[in-house]
Amino acid sequence: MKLDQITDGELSILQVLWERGEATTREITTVIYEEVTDPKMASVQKLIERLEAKGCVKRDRSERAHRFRPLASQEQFLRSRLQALANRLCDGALVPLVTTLLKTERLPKKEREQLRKLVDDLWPTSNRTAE
Amino acid sequence: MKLDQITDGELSILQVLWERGEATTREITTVIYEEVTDPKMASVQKLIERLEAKGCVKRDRSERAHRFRPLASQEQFLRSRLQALANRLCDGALVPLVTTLLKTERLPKKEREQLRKLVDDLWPTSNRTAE
DNA sequence: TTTGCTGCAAGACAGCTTGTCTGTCATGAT
DNA sequence: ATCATGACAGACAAGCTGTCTTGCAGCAAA
Repeated sequence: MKLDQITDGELSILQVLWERGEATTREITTVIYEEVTDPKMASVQKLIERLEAKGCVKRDRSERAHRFRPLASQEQFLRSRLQALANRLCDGALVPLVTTLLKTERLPKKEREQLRKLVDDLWPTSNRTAE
Repeated sequence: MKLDQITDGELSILQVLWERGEATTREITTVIYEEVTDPKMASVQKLIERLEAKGCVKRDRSERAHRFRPLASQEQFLRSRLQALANRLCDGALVPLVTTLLKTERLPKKEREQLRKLVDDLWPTSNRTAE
């Protein structure tokens, strides 16, 4: 599954599939371009075809209008992108990414608490030993 | 400063500049290709020229062999890339990226402690209120 | 059966990007 | 004067990307 080589246009298709779980060419076309024409349908088909070649989409041919489902989740995709970044910039280490993100963002209180909770859930021990 | 549009080849140049602080065309060429030839020098110059056009590099013309310095840090670059990812996938929110990273990585103890410390430093209050 | 609509498939295509390379010129040292 | 060096402008091929054209097959209605 070649998640690294996914194009911007291809990603648009994937995002529709992530939202809806599955879709036909026509449905995808409706979402992306609002107007549904032959050329637009063909464009979507070409993009899907390439996504399929990259192993990121499954095609169900049981009906005349094929139905497509994503083979990679959005999270997998995100992970792949993050890992690629880390490989290029940090010898593959993800921690510097986290550090950068944490230092960057002026987080809304709510999200800060979410993160705190996540950290506590992942590493429960270190909470008690403070002080 | 158009950090989003930086090419892979251009990034290689930037990485040399990040490592060394500053460098001449020849030095960069030496690092990237090991062989220094006229064409390779020209390639590096072209990439630098484009980096300059994108506002990512400063040129010092005081000597015959110009010296170049980065105008963006690696961290700025990383941040820009992460933000672009967030914009495309998460409505600009960075928290999902952090979440994904934290859930993904099986962290070595040492790095886990670093992160914990970072979190505690950034948000000291929530440590006390637990329980 | 014929007509017409729908969708798949294959391929052509132009525009752009990207890294490379050639050639020319100016500068400075030997 | 000659030579080495480096800047600069531009040509270039290769690849990518999204779009579009065409042809064909299936199916439903007339």
